[in-house]
Amino acid sequence: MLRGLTVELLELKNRITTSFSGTEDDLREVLDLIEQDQPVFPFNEYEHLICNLIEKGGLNYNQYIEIRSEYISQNPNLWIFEISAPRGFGEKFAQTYVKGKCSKLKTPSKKLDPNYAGEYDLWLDGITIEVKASRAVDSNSEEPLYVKALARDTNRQFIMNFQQLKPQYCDVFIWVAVFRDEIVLWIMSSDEVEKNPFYSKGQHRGNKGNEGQLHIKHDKIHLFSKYELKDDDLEGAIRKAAKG
DNA sequence: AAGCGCGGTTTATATGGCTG
DNA sequence: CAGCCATATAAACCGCGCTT
Repeated sequence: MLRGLTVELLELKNRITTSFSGTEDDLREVLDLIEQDQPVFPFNEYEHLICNLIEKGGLNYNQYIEIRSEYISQNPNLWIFEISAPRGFGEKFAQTYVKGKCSKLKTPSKKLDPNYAGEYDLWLDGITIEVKASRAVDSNSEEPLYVKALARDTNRQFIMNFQQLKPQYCDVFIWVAVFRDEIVLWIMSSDEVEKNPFYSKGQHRGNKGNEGQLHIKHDKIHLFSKYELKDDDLEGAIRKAAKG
């Protein structure tokens, strides 16, 4: 376990067992017990493991509290992975989050833009903005999202699929990439999206050929760092992208 | 007129599957 | 295997008739 790196759920067990100072035999016995057990909500594998290790005497309450608070503070975004509905995540969470970063962003309406017909998500002084969101989860896991959620510094594989992209209907894209420990925003002009080498157009069969997708994989993500919002000046980034 | 309930429609992302 | 396209599915949204 490397210090300083975020503990992903898959590593938490390791973090707990390395804190155990008891004998190898006791540890093995407890791990076997956990393996056999089928926990039911609200009980779970981890509290069961910890209780058993404390009972064996190789772990104490303070260590448990330390592991617990470390995990909580390092994984502030896990609740976002519990949002199961696509629209709950994309619309309710992501758009609200982006709006919270810049009070000048407005939810569009016919009053604001007489031609508005639901083709974009946010509006800033006439700049039309589309918000897209995706969560980083382990590609090789079948577990629920909140179990396979990944940290930004992960070495596991993931694919973020930004889709239903319609560059012709907005000026600027804001991409919200959620990791269990961090939220990253990328701001790109629709031109930059359309010209991106990973942009693939066409999604729904028979559509007018105007909806594209763009997959960002773990090994390609660094190519987008130039679009990343780093100084928290979202308004400035949007205006800059809109000019391009 | 304002509010509610409800069913159909739209929109969002996660993931599957095909193809070279 | 990677890349592209397509489907699954669930909640948010919308509109409308009904009630108060």
